[in-house]
Amino acid sequence: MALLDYDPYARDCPSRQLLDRIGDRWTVLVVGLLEDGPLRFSELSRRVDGISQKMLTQTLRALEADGLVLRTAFPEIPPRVEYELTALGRSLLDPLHVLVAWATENMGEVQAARDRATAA
Amino acid sequence: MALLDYDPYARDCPSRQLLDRIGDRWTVLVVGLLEDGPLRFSELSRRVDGISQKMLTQTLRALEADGLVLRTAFPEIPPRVEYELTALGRSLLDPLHVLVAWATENMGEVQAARDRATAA
DNA sequence: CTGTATCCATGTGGATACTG
DNA sequence: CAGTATCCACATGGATACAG
Repeated sequence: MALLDYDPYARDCPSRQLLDRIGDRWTVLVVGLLEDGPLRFSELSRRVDGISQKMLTQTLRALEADGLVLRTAFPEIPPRVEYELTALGRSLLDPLHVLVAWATENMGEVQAARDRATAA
Repeated sequence: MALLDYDPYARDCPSRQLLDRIGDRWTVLVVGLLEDGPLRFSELSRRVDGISQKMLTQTLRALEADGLVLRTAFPEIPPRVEYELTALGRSLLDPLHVLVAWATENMGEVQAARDRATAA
């Protein structure tokens, strides 16, 4: 399959939509943390060091709207909310792992190229 | 391998750097166009419909600096410049194809989830 | 604890004009 | 043809304050 089977400007271009989603700073980090099981909002907030409450909420809302993450609010006081990957969300892990594997194997070479470019 | 083997805030986190690169609007489109062989600047400009000269230049410069694309300027008048994927650049095609395959198979379900979320 | 609302600094990217 | 330089509108995201 070619990389560009779809018009990248059409709203329904799957590649474009996916890249828009995983391209932002936090989405992949949150998905990665949820790989091993459900986590509470506060736990995510601690583990994704540096994320603001605003961006964590925004990221989780987007993932939930996309059907990648399930949000469960327990009717307790104080409130407890857990987030976990859906089956669809878990199915995204494999492609992400492939990408991470590429990065791990090749970013050294990329960095070397960057250093050469900077020196020149 | 876990998705988060590296500190995502460290400069040398491969995953973060790769996602920063492919997350932008144009990089993947340009790489995809170069999959079938070298192209001139003007040809890329036409094929990546909607891209501004500024962003095309910026994207190509970044890809070149990362060692993913090779730039060849021919000493002619008028000038002719060709861009092509390096071996490193071509090695990125497989992971991208995996991602595109996931998107093609699953974005329908994602869209359905979005529709449900919008309706609610 | 789990958010929402608001303000504001910063970065991104498009349009335009100009150059070798 | 293949860029560079500049201006500017807009989106992104952090900080802060507040609420259920």
